[in-house]
Amino acid sequence: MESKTRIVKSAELKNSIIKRLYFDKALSCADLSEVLEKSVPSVSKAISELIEEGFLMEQGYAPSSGGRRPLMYCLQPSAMYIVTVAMDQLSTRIQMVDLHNQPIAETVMTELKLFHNPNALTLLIDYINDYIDASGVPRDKIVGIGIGMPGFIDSAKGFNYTYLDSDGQSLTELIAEKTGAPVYIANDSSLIAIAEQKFGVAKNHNDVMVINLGWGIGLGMIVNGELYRGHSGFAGEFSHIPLFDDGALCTCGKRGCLEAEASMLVVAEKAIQGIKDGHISSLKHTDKDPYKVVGNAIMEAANNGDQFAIELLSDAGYKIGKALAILIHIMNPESIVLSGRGAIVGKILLAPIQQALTKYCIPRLAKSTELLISELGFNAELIGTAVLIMENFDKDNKNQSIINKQLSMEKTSKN
Amino acid sequence: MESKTRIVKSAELKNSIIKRLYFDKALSCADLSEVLEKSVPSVSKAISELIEEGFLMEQGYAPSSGGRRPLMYCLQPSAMYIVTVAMDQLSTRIQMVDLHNQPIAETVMTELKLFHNPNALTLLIDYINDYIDASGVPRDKIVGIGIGMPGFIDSAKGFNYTYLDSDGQSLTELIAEKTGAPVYIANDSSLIAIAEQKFGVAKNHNDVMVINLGWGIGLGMIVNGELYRGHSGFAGEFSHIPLFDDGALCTCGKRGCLEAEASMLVVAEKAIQGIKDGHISSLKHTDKDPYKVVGNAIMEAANNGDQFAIELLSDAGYKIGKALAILIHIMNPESIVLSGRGAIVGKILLAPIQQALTKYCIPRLAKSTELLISELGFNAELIGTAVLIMENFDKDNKNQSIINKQLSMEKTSKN
DNA sequence: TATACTTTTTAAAATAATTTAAAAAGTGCT
DNA sequence: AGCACTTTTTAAATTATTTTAAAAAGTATA
Repeated sequence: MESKTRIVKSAELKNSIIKRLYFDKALSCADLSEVLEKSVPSVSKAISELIEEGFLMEQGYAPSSGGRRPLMYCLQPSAMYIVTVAMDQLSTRIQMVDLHNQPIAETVMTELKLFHNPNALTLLIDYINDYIDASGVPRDKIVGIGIGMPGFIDSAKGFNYTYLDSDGQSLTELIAEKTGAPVYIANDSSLIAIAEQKFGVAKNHNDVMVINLGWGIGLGMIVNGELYRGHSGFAGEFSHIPLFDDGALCTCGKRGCLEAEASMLVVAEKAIQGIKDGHISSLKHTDKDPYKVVGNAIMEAANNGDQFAIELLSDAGYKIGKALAILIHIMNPESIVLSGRGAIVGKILLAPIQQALTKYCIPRLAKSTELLISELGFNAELIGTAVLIMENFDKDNKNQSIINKQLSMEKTSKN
Repeated sequence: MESKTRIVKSAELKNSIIKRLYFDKALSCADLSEVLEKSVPSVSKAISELIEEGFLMEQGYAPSSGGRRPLMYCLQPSAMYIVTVAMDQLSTRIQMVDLHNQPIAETVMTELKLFHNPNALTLLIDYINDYIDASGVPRDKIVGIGIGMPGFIDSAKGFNYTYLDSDGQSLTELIAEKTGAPVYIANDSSLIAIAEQKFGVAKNHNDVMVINLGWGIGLGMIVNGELYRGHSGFAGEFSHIPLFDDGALCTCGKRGCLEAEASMLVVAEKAIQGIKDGHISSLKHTDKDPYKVVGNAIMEAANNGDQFAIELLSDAGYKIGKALAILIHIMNPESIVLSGRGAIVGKILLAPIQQALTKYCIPRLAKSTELLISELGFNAELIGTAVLIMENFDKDNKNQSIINKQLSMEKTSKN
């Protein structure tokens, strides 16, 4: 009888090879041996097994660095697939990517209201199942389903305390049961943060604060190279820190929150009021436009040089800068990334933010943090969701099923 | 010829056993096997070797939990010693403890001004050397010298950018060279934090914020179970976050810093002014008293029920509470510990802090963080220093020398 | 008080992983 | 073009670690 432990042990190394190659695209046997701190023969053996099993493939020879040219290995993209879901309060996007992070079809976007919608969860599950069915990918080839959503989220336990009420049951367990694939959930800002750290402007930075500028102001924190979510999963609740002594009333019931002073929603409100008051601007506005339309219009106008729009954004930027000063003092990060929807006016925000940092930061601290603007755009959350799945690939047993299945299939075919 | 690798490999396990026993006092072979994730035979072999080498000893049998009683092992206290140094701006304490954390003599306290004192470093080295010489402990039995000091400190590189100018050379390397033992330095607040997490009220908490209430306001952060110091070692610069719109002028040159509004030094200043203005209080004061004497007097008076002193501290407490609200929003810690000198009036500060948290925190967040008062007192920093040394015991090669020496001695004696 | 069931520890066997050595495949200089 | 030097890969030998099995020392219960 074959020992179970041997399979598990050898699967451990194989999983970490797969994970590593997902992030680093292509590596030689020697590279893998070094980064995984395993001997070359061990890695070599695992690689040839993985190739036989269809997870890896040879990619060709890399240029020599003064000796024999290394044979590079990469993941077989069609070996497994990742389902990525990005939700906001109004709509949900679904996408499936292969192991090279390439989408296998167009992103599907559906209306799905989270607020006061008891059917939201059922609908979400239906959408996901429909999408997977339509893709034609069998369930056992899906590494996992990652779902990014707003709200107070406990990733470890799988709960969202704000939306998608699941009647006390774990969201991840429930959805996994109904879809037949492992499920991970996370806060949208967290996902944007890991996307920026793995594939964005903060690549390989160990301590990064990613600001999710949108209708609210989110914060995703990378601490010691890992996503930090705090003791109960609520860390990064940046938008409700008490920042202004007698500020505007916030939706949370308190006064002076950052969100109530500097979010894109507030900028939109101010724009509407300003135009009513007769400000000169290229912005047009009818009372029926939802704030989001106005918000997008402002950002576009600002990028086209509209002075009123730039003024409004600068004002918000300065306030965000004050909040970032606090963040820098506490966290001393390597970089701060402006991401999310608001990133498209990142360059306009940069100046007032810097100005605020100069005023509110100890120079030594301000100097040691870099301010960056995201280049990932709207895709950040979907990318982050895929990262979330692969980050857990070696830690969790959920995925072990895939390799174990493969192994048992092999055995069967041999008999 | 004996393979060098074998010694290193086996030393790795041995080091982690020593480290573990330092923190957990006494464990059985089975316990160690479980926590270190090594097989029982491996651990068993390492233990018997460590006993032979004089590092471990049998402590007796623990009560059975339903089977054979486990034989408990603990460290041989006299096997090695740790030198702990705690500095503040005016004075320096030196102490040596054994592996059971027991002081081997009285703590020595010396005047040593850090500010504008070019001789400070030389004096420090002399004091340490004198202390070690007086103790009679040979240098090769010293695991390390840990030094806690105020200022901007980069522990990894061994620099203090505020005090003890070493002309571009690493402080740790310099002192190690002159004392003949490995040296580690860290910020005082960081040390208090790790002391609280390993041996204090926040024992085994993974995410803890420790407030060092003193003449300034420091912050030591434990994140994911480890001390967090940020990208360049400056994280936790809590006392200079911009908190009040038009606050008092701070020593850092800015306005509205927490430190300028709520440190014990400020409380002392206000007390002096208040008495001048005719406030009724048990406090007596002459103009020549240094602020520190006044500060201590206020804390004592407050604990004895003096209303004016309590009022002053409450005011400071409320402001600290507002700052803690920000910290909770960002970090969502398991607990916040009030430590440092100010901890003796912790109970008085608790009420106004809670009040501020209720006002400025989202309830869900406030609820998930526990407010604790330190019980370690004045010793926290010295304990933290010892922890610092032992935390690095398995990571670093500095200590390997000890076990290697032991090994080569053994060999010599056999020849 | 004997029996069934625990848990810890020791010893022997099996297996996994690393080290060492050697071969293969290049680079760069004379 | 050939030689010295690199780096990567493969193969064999060695070493380390784990698993398995068994013994030792207790507890709880019928």
